[in-house]
Amino acid sequence: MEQNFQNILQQNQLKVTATRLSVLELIASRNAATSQPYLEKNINKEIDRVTLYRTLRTFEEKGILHKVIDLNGTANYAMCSDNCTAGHHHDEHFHFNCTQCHQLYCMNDFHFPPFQMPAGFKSQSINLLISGTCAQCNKMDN
Amino acid sequence: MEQNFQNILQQNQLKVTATRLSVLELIASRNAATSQPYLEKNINKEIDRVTLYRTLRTFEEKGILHKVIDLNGTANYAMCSDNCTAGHHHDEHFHFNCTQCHQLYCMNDFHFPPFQMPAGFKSQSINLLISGTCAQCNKMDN
DNA sequence: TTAAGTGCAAAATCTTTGCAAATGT
DNA sequence: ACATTTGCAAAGATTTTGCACTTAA
Repeated sequence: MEQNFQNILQQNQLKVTATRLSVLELIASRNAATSQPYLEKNINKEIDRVTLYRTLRTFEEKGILHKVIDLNGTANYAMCSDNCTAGHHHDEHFHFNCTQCHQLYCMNDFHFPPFQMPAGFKSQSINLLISGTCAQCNKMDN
Repeated sequence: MEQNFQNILQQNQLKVTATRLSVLELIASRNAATSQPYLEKNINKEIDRVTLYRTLRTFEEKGILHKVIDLNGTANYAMCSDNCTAGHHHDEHFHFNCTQCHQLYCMNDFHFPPFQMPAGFKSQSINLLISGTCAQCNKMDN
């Protein structure tokens, strides 16, 4: 995982601003995808809601973050792996949505087995969302 | 697929109303999951938007319809297979979202291969959304 | 008859747009 | 200096809530 946020921004022709660094920092610090509401509450800086929307959209367009829709239809964002580039994200996104703590984990190590598409259908990207209870929550309710 | 909508309603302790029958009819007539906006536009009856929201929620709670979130985070509804009952839906939902016509197809015949969850994580339901171009759209842009 | 369902009005969210002020390069 | 980014105000869209009227059983 690339941790030099300044570089990430510069490589994408984006100006380095405190807002953008804060957003990247917070998202990268979590092992789960992060929703707009969570960011809005937990960011260590006063950021206008509109700016946050725009920042996230920009990052997604540039391929810095990828967007995952969770079970409630809410957009969550996570750092893209390095092979994501602007306009062309990694094709397979696997996530785990905990029904108790609502954390959305990225399962990058998961590999999807080959399968056959129905005739005439062309697959561009695969989005797998498994829901259940995460290791943390299972530990707590012994 | 059960087509006697009256029976479906009665079996779920719901009153048989014209609104509910229209909603079920339209959703069942499509081979794709249907969004609230689509229903609102295409239903053959004046239905208040609020009533539509409530109807869909009721159907989902009773296990008559299941909800699928598409790539845009919009809720879409499709008839549940018979093994769905109130509060306990079928565990695996596989759908195909066409990026051109935005139709959301149910892939009931698709079977998910067995796999290993990371330690401590318990899977309750699996949601697979494949996006790409559907047979119809592929045919049209030769 | 009466509990459930519906429609209307209004509120609460969520997301986008336009524009002027501020900021990074 | 200048294009980009941000904040504010406001508009638009989506979804929910409360309450009185209507309707199926």
